[in-house]
Amino acid sequence: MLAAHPDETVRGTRAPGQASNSLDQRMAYATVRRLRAKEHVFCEGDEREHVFRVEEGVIAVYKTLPDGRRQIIDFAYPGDLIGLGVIGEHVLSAQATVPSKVRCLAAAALERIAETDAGLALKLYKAVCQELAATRNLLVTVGQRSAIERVAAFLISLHRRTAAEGAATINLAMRRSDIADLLGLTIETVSRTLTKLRGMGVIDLEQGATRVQLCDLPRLAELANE
Amino acid sequence: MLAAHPDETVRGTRAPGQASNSLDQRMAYATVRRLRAKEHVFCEGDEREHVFRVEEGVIAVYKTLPDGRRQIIDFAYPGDLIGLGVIGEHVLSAQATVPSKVRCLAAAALERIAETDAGLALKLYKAVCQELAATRNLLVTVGQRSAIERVAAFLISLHRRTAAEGAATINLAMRRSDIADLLGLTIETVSRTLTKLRGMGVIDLEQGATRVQLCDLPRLAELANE
DNA sequence: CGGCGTTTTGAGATATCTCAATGGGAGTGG
DNA sequence: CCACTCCCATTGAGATATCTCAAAACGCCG
Repeated sequence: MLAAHPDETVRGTRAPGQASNSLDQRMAYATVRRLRAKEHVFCEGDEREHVFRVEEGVIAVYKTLPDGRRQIIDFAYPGDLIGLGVIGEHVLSAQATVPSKVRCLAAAALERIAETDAGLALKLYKAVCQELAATRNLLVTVGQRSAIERVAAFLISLHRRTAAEGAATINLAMRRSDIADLLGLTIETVSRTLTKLRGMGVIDLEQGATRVQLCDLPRLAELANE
Repeated sequence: MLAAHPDETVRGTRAPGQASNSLDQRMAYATVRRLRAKEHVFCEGDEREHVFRVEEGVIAVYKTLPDGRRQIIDFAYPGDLIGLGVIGEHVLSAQATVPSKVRCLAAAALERIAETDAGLALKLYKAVCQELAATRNLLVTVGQRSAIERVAAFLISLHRRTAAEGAATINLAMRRSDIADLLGLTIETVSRTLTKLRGMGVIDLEQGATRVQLCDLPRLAELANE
């Protein structure tokens, strides 16, 4: 499995020049790549040529075992960077769960700039630290929580990361299998747990199983054990 | 629960002056703190004043849920740094599993130096990236592997990180409960799995359940699914 | 030698998985 | 516009890995 050939990339729009820092400046000149659902951004073993920023959609970052089992490490939403903190080749794969857009940055160039631009270097460092914190939280969830706690925790984190202020509805923008592979469960357990939560009146499922209304956020947080 | 009061720290020995870089230089002048088994280096919520380097023993870095369940994020062995990649207060706790020694570095001072010393900054960055990679691997183990695969993977990683070249014996230097909380299992399952591995002739247990001989490393790797 | 903390072992309970069938929605072609 | 298909989600029933509770054995230290 290989990432799609780069010739499907398209030229990015030039920004009007008022970018506020060098990361945004670089981003403004970067190419944008459109991805269909399930298309890969990059795969484990690929040479690491770019760092990406998600513009639209959701990118699942994951690792696989030799026998095909898959663990999703993180979902990247618009604004998130992926492909950081790597030296040689990718040790992870990244795949769009729905039609998405990512902005591509030459990794080597970025790092060259970071060497002289302390602000950019700090920004990259912070991004990696944040990723580390998120991964640790997921590890706690997967290692210690029950199915219902995991799903509740997932819904809450999705809400925090993607919902507009005050909005109580979230868009899953992924299949049950993606959620299952994030949480270390099966799709059946995810499905059953979601229906159980609906039965409890904590959430409501709409529109082809992809939109979720969080009816009782405090209760959901309680069910997640924070 | 709070970390032990700092007045139990002792002065570090001065290095003879041939430290090869600024991290080692700082380390040479840092104080050393001795820890008894189960003593804390720091706790979640403590102000982050130091970064530590393990000199002797093993430090378990962990997070807890409100109801007390504990997930160990990593074991830090001699040479490893802990307390990096944090902004304000600690979001993790760190506790010695056996009598240990850590070298204490003022975090603020370290970061001030890193601002001008690109080599040190890079070293810290690399350390965080490495931590991220290790945490991701553990996440895959906990999320996807069976009990026997988890234990096998743990033994292999312990061997890689601590065993001398060619040595086939490892020192657990921790209780079953620590292994269980790392792998997301119970102590009983860890114990049973270890006896099963012994029954299969892959390992041997000696000396009060703390030393493990890896009789058949290739087989163990196979059992771990890499 | 006695006591304490830890590990091992056993037996039964259970959460989650596996396998299988059903149902719904979106896209396609007649 | 209606079948047809494909993919995905849901639901059910039975299997099982792991957990829970309990007891016994071990090893260490005073």
